[in-house]
Amino acid sequence: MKKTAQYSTRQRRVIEQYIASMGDSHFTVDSLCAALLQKGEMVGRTTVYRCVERLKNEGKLRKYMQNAGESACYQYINGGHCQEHFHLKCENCGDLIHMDCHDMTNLAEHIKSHHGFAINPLKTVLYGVCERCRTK
Amino acid sequence: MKKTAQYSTRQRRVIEQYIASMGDSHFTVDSLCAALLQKGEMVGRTTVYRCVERLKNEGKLRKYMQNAGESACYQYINGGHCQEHFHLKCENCGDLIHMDCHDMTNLAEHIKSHHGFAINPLKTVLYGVCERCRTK
DNA sequence: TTGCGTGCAAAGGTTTTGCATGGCA
DNA sequence: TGCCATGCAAAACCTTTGCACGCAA
Repeated sequence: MKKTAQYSTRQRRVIEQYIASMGDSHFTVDSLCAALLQKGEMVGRTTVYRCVERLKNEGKLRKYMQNAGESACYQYINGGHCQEHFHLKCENCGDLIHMDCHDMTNLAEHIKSHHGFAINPLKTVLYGVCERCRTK
Repeated sequence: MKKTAQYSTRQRRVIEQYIASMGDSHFTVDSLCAALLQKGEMVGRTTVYRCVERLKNEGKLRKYMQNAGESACYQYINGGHCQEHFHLKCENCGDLIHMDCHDMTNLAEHIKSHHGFAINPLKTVLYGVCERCRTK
């Protein structure tokens, strides 16, 4: 949790506004750049990288990696809502599923008390195959 | 599950033998190259990449990513033993913990039957902080 | 005016690919 | 002999860094 931004620039406002408007769907630096461009907002790629990095450090964005060579995925942390639940990502269609499950929360507690390991839900992504892809 | 190797070359034998000897500890392409070099075995980096990629496709290696910019981690799947349990990775010390936990297996069942999502334990890594780092 | 923010260009790192050569069957 | 495997060099990516200029406060 580093210090927050000091200056409010056009680039920051545009990026933060767009990210917040996306709800909890995930995005990459690439898709973010493309979306901004489509809106006619010119923001340098470097700035986008620096901005999401800072937002991550401020606890406003989750960041996770799926595969080598691919770009990192980011997701807006909507007022702490997504801090409580876990995320499932389909290896087939790439869909990100938000799972509010009491059993999962209980398990995290169990792992902490019995295995001594404190799971970080912000960093953790459970991979597998979603229902739609399984029954297809 | 693609077709298996057709030719048995020195490079493949050396790599597969070394990987199998490592048990279930994790390694990167870099550390593998260094280890082979130390043994006096010359194996090109490209060959190592191609070899672990094929072993992964054959289901003999797990592959996972932690952070952008870092290299991918691999782990030998020891006769199916590691297919049954889950892996915890400490974000602080990098330690990979093998967790055989019935509750976790039950949870995976629950998620499959109630949420329709089939978790892939080979791909999934739970991130967090291990006991040693927490109490330090 | 001060100093953080921006963005271009270049560097840094991992992984993949083209291609000629080598080696197993 | 046929064809896969190897490895060098180069390319392809994603991401970070250096540096001069821009701009908020």
